[in-house]
Amino acid sequence: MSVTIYDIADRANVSIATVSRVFNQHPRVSETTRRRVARVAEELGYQPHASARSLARQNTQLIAAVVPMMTSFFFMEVLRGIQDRLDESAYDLLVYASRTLGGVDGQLDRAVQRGRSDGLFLVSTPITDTRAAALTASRQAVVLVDSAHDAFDSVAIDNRRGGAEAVRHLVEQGHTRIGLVLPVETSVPAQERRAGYADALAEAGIDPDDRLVVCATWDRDQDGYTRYAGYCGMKALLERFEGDPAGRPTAVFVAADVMALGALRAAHEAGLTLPGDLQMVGFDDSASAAYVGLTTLAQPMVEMGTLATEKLLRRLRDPETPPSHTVFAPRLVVRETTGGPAVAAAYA
Amino acid sequence: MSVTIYDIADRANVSIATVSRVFNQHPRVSETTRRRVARVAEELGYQPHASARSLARQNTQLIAAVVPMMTSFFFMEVLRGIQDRLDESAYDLLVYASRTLGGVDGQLDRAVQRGRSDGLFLVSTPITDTRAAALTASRQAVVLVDSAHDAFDSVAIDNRRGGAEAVRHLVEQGHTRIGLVLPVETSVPAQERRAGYADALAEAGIDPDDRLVVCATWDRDQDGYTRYAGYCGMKALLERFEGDPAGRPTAVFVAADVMALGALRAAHEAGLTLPGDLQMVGFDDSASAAYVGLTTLAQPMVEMGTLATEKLLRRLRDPETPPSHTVFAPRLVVRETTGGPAVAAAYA
DNA sequence: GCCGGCGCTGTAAGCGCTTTCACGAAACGC
DNA sequence: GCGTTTCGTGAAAGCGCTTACAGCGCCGGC
Repeated sequence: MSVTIYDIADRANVSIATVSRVFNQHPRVSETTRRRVARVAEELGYQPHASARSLARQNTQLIAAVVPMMTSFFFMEVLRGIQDRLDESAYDLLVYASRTLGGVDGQLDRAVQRGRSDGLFLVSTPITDTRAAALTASRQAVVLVDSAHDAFDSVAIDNRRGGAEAVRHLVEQGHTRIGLVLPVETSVPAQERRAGYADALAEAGIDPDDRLVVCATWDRDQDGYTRYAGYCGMKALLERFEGDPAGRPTAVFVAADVMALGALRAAHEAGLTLPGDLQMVGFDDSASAAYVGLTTLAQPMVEMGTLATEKLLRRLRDPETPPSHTVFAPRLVVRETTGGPAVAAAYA
Repeated sequence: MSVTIYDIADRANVSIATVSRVFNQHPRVSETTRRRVARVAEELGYQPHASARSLARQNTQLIAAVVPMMTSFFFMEVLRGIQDRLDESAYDLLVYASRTLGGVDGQLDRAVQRGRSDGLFLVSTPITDTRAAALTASRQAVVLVDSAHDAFDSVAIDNRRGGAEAVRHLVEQGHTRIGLVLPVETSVPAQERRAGYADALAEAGIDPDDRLVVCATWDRDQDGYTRYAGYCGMKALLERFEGDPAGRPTAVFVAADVMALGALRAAHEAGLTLPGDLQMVGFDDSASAAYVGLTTLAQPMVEMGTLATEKLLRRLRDPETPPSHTVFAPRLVVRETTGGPAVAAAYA
């Protein structure tokens, strides 16, 4: 079979304990022995066995990331941030992505299996009591990304503030009839952005009008963060005012960039030109937003991943530190859809 | 500490062997005992310890996926296919993504660590002899995705054929001056697409012209599959013919959709309208391609991931099956950039 | 009534490593 | 020179599980 610590010990005339010490940079090994063992190990092509090591050390050097929907741009970016930081550590990354919204709990169960990983990221998943209990019971280091809970470290974004900022920007452009296009109602970040929308309207003394708000409800299993959902939402919104041109929104805040792309299409089909007939603000600052010149709110996604990893690694080192919570503020990026500079600038 | 097989054994008045048998659906356990053990385990909230199990069984129930560049659309889709299929199995997924092109070997080394995973996907990575040796030495089940090698299972796409088809389509539209925009020269799929480009030209009796071909060479560390690379490439291509309008390509094949988006931008800036002044074909059928109405070649990425997983699972079951190789044919999707139907159709 | 076989269970030997403890030798203080 | 540290090493006991082997009670067949 493959070469073990015993083979090395035999050939190097030492005990397995010494071989182990060499591989764990134990200080109390003489330079001579260390070199001999290292040479033999090299010759035999020895590699420590990960499972055996895990069992003996009671840690796996594995971190799990539980994310809903592999599809989304947000998760990919966060994952990239995590990956980047983890690369420099000795930890490897396990990814538990669910195909459907309902699948998250199943993935979480898999991820918290005893002895599977040392730490866990839970991304964009509201923490119910059941989930909190499962996480606590797993005795792992946990960091929440894009959600929060007192018991765990977290890195999130201030969606409410972002929503407010989006709408404030539109108010500043002189709009009073401002639409809102949302994904499925169950999305927590979306609801927060909605709250921000309401805040900004209130601030500006504009009466809220329910007819200006649409939610994607067309697919229970998806999260509604799709171009098509945005297309349908915008279309529905415009149709509401077919008989009432004066009531039509002159600006719209779409809760996510992908959706905004669809919304843009719907607007074009309705014969509206941006930013003249209609102005639009998205959320995410996805690559496409820059491309189509969409004003949007940038979230530091990669940075969120990196910081989350930083927190996780720290907690792994020192499990007793009290949970820390970081909230990033989204940054408004003004582009053509609200009268900003031409997109060519994105390529400057 | 956490509850082990011994605790169950004690409380259920059986030996640990019996507890283990219950958890491994061993047939020779009486129904009464099975139930008693199961009940106690439930009460105590017992979960088998993954590392211990791995060590004893000599398998980890873990699959590693080594992918270059987390950024790319292609990898994400393949990963999604893998994830989808793996979900139904008892295997979990380890992801080794490298930040830079050169980092792949490092990630590979981490991934083949003895006792870490049972199987391995290697995505879009040309197999050098060193890599082949490392893979063989790791004694894992290996499936190559988007590359091929005699010794391993593989799932790939016929890039050459795709390239030829792209160009054939343009030839059919009456073009004879057909440009080619490529990412970095080292990209194997890109070189294959280039070969297909040459094939189609030869077929049509069109003399190749080196001035019509540009490679992104601007960033050693990236793979050149970016919007910006496409933008620069297209710009460079057009600039070559500033003094020679007659020589200017009337159509261009861009080796990837992301790049095509940049190329589109460059074309617009140069005052060219599609499909009138210039026609364009991309490669990938990314979501954006449908959005901007780009003619392109669709690769069944998710399906490739799923099939690769199927192969890996089969090999895990039966390691002795000879390697199988699947090559998918890309499918031409005609859209507006070559005179196809308006994009609104994408939302029908 | 004895033997072979079957069904269920326990004993114990791993899996490959880490780590505690103990021990001898060398180095140190006085 | 002797007791006391310090250093380098080995023996052995785990880590929590799987599984080969053996044993026991009970059955039916002769």
